Amino acid sequence: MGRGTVLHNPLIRKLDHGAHLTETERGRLARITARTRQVGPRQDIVREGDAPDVVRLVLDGMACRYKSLSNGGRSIVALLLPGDFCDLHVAVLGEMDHAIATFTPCTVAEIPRATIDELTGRHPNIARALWWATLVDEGVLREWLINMSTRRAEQRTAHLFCELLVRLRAVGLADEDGYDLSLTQQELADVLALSTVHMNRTLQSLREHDLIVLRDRRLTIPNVARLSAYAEFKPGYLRLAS
Amino acid sequence: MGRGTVLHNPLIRKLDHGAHLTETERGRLARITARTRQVGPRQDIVREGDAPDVVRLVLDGMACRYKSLSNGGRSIVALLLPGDFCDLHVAVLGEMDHAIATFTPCTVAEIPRATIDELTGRHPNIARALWWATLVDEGVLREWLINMSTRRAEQRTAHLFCELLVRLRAVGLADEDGYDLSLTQQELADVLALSTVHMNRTLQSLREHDLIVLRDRRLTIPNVARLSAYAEFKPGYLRLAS
DNA sequence: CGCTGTATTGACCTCCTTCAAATGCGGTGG
DNA sequence: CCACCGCATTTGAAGGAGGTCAATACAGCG
Repeated sequence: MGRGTVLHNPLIRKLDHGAHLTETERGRLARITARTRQVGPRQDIVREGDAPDVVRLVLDGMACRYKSLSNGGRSIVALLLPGDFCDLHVAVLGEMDHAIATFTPCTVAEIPRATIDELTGRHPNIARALWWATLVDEGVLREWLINMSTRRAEQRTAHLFCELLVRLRAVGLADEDGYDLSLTQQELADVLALSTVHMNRTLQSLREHDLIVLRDRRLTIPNVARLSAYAEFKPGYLRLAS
Repeated sequence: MGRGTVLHNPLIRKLDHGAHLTETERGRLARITARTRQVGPRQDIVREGDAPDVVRLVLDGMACRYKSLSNGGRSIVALLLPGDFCDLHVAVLGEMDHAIATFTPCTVAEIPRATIDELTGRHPNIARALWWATLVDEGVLREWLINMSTRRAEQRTAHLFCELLVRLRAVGLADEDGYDLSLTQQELADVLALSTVHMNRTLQSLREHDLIVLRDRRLTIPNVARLSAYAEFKPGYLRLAS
């Protein structure tokens, strides 16, 4: 199993950024994503309270982690891209305290819990790599908390767009200055905790300042440095230094 | 090393809520908190960019995890209570992408990184317990994100007070209906991402509705059920079911 | 062609921030 | 004992960011 083969695998691509895996370990890890499932757009992958016996991993598409609110809405606490685990923590905590839903059609790997247990038990280095991945997620979560609590709508939105550019590039799904973003304004508003109306006005404002172009589900960033500066985006927390 | 001895240790108390440790493992873990350091109030324990060779754990007092903002302020992303690790993730990620500061005087255990490595390497069950702890922290972080992005000042504040009641009781630092809260209104405002002025008015409002009594650094909750209902607080995410 | 979901716009209102000033209060020195 | 200082708390007033409600435009699609 050569390096070339494994590089298609978004999990390996992601882990390569921070964990130090041997070729054998890379191969071993790549193989666990063999069993996959297709999930249509805007569907739940896991629900709150579930205690699945598989650990799921996004291989393709975009999904989100969310918690339902009493007012009928939902609060989105993470975006999941290829290479991200949906519910690795279930292996330890036992049951989901939140749900996962797709935005776009997704390919999801389903890894039996036993495989995870066996793999992490036998290969401390792999266990460490997975731990690394969850810690990076935690760092992203902290940054989202900061984004929500300190930045106003326009910078907040800009910050998200910057983060997605870096994260998508890390798995080969974005080019220099843009990427596909198949979210409706309403969904974007959900992610950024804004009303749809204000989301719309915010996007208009960013467009007027030539900070973004968003058309036909494609986001283009004319000047990445300028948008980053505007959002005060510092990518260190993503641990994806390229 | 009997159960009684170990129960003073807030780390063990906390882990007992979710991890399943043998008596031997409990003893082993209790012993790593032997070397301690006192830190005065309102001081940094670790700074951003540090790559300490010890892992720190709060044994007594209250501290916070924060990131400095470009405007000179800071954004607080977590409150650390006895039993909480300051920087367990440094053992994996290598360097701090945020800082830790005390609010009150704190007793902090300093555990050599090597000890952690050795302990988790030799005792998979302890490794799992520590992983459990970091996942609980992540759950708290998600709830904070929701708290910030969906609740208005009063419910947000109420939610924090409910969370602290449960967390402090889990380590024996709160009684049925209240606990010591030695934060100034300015610091509380920092935690809740509000201005001091609005923090003050929010507290007044909660007081007027008889939801809280906050006097002389002591918070009393006359009717816990009512405050919980008001904040829509559901303690499941803390994994501290008593 | 009408139907349905998304994007856009306008008007109004609330929550919260900001600025500024006043009040209280525990020290500390006279 | 009193004057004074520094700090936390409190109050007032004005303005801005964003929410809510409602209407309109603008798709794609059967």
